[in-house]
Amino acid sequence: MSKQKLSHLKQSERDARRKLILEAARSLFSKKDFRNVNVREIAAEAGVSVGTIYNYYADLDELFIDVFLKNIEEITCLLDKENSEGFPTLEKLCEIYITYLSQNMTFYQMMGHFMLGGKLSHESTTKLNQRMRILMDRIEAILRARGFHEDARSLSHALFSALNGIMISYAGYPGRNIEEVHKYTTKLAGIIAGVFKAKLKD
Amino acid sequence: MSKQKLSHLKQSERDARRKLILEAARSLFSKKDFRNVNVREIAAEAGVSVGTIYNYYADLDELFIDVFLKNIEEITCLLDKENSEGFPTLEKLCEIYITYLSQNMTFYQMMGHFMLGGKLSHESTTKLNQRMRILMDRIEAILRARGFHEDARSLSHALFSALNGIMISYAGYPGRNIEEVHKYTTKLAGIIAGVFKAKLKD
Amino acid sequence: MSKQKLSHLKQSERDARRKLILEAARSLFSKKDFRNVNVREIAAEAGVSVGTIYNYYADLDELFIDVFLKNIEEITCLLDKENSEGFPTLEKLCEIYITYLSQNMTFYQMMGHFMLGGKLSHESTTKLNQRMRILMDRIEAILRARGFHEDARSLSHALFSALNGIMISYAGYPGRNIEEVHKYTTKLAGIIAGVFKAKLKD
Amino acid sequence: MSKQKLSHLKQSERDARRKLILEAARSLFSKKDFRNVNVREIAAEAGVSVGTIYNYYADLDELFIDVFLKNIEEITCLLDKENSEGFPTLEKLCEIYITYLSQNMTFYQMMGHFMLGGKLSHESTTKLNQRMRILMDRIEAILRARGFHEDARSLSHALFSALNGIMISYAGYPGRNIEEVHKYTTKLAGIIAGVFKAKLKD
DNA sequence: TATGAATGAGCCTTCATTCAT
DNA sequence: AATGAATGAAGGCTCATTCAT
Repeated sequence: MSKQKLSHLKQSERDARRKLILEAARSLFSKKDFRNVNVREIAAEAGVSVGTIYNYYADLDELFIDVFLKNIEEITCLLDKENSEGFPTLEKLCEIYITYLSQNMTFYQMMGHFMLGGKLSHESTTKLNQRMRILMDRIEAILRARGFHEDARSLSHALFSALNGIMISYAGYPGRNIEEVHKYTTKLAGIIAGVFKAKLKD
Repeated sequence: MSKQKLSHLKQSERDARRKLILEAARSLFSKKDFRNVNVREIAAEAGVSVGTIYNYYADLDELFIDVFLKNIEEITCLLDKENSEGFPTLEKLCEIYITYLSQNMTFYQMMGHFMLGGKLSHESTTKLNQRMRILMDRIEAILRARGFHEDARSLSHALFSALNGIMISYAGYPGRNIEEVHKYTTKLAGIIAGVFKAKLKD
Repeated sequence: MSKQKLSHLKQSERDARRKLILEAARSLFSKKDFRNVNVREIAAEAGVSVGTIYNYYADLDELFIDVFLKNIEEITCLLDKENSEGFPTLEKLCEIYITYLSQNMTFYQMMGHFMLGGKLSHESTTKLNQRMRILMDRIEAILRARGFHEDARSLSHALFSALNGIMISYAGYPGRNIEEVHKYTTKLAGIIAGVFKAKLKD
Repeated sequence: MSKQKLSHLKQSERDARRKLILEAARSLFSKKDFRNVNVREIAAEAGVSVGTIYNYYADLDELFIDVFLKNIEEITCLLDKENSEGFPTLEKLCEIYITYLSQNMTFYQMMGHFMLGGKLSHESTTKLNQRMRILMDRIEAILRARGFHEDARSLSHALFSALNGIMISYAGYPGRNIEEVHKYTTKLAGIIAGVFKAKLKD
């Protein structure tokens, strides 16, 4: 076997391992607030030792960011799939996004964490910005397809953050159950979609 | 002096003390992320002992909630003042709110904290809901004054959460300075105001 | 009781507690290499909790330095007692010092630790220099009393470090037992005393 | 090729590898305190894997000892060269030794490490004693050449340890720069040389 | 023999909360 | 009611050593 192949194999093994840890973390985060998850739990969930986590991630923050990036990618992917079948309506877009967030609370939890106090390395910042831009490209594409041409980028940002805000403000609303919450956040998302659409007819 | 008066005095003293602690916490939170503030710092800032904090608050979360409630009240108050001089335009409303958030990061930081993982006592939940409802009354009043009659309550929620989302998603955007951020969040708030207004003309 | 007295009491209590921890550490160090002692052991030995250690010392290094300073003080004290009864001969001085070191291995172990890699805070450095100077004053006084007048300070340093060197180089000599070691280090100290005395007769 | 030759070749290869690792470690130690160097750094510096280190050394301590032994040999060698051109004066001897230590801090750092807490295998102890004895032979030879006949061995030990002590006590003196330190340690070494010489004239 | 990922015990330190005074 | 020292569980991270390939 050539050295190149070997190193390629090793690299893919490494990637697999990293993914294993990443998915273990994501799995845990779906069960409990990521701020209350510790290295030992992640290691146990991944079936590796604590030390191994640090062979793949410099520190926990780096892992958390990877989870965040993974979420961004997934949403991007989701929209890509949708877009390939003809661009969705605004309502559909909002619904897709809200549904994704409902099933991935970590995403907007981390949004709060990293966008506010969290210290990001320069590298992480760069990666984050890059992936975020790609996601925004998709949203912008949909808006353009729906007829929004003027300042479509800012509109994308506004829509994106409005939907995040809905989840953060109402997804954990004390005293309501999951179903009620999902129904209401979806309704609010619909309202947002509605007002955006109204803009078109100006 | 009657017993009643005495107890009244004591109660007001107690309130004053509680307020002292509350304001000390708020003062600290304006300087640093509330997640990195600890009891000792708050006690020091308030000029009381750590133990005293626990004489007025069952635990730190209760204090944090009090800060949160205080913020809600302040915004409510801000809107009351504005409303008393004739209801503001949507643009103005959004600007007021965004500006307040810009100067009180803790508010949307705590939104993320409590609305997501934070455990709230039943009492706190009740209080929170009550105050939130009052704030929503004000926003709803403005929307109604601007001609939004259909499902004005949900519209208020949608607007409110959209603005929160703008701050959470962009207020700490890595790699941008405070001024740029404020300019952009204000712009996005303006867009939100714009789309909401468009809805009217449908 | 006056407030002053109270605060005085409290301060002395604090000092007592600090001393308790200090002595617990010293006790442990007499049994095993200080580099292998951890906070939990010290806490257990002192009969306090781990957290308490940190109420009295910013970190372990600060505690270690305190032990080191305590040693310097003890030696100073030892020499003071000796000097008060008429200055000892060089032989006696060397013997006293070597004997002290034999019973306080930590001292020259820490000499190696702090004088070489150890990071000292500015405050610690200051304290250390000050105490060291006082110790050197005593040694210098003895040398002067014995007739060494020319550059007595440097001679003190030379003598002091020579004796340290004897302990470091031979006190743990592999393959020898404690008694043999003590006998030999004492002999070497005697030699050092002898050559220093010879200098006088030049 | 005979089997013997082959095994000889292999042995010399093995020696070369061991030397490679040894020199890598020494190179690192000249840049930073050996107590803060870890296996991975050494492996990287040597251009081999971590596992390879353990193919040549049972554990890190064994490698450290090898470095120590190498230092002893170097000093021995240095003195041999000097002695071959006629035995140096005591002053010269002290200067040579102090200068060597100044450039090889690891030596007296390890002196502290191994002579005190470090666990040495029987084999290491044997080797160490043997090399140390050879070094002492050289020092003793110089002392004898300078006229010290009585108990020249112990005098050698005393001189050797005194010089070590100077370095340990003053080479890292907090608050002084390298040049000042070297000047002062050299001065102290001169004093030691001076008092030893005085002994002769008794 | 060389490799280097995996291991996991062990370390220092933090901090919300308690409780004797 | 006020105090603040004491508590100790919990957490992130390191690193010498092993071992399957």
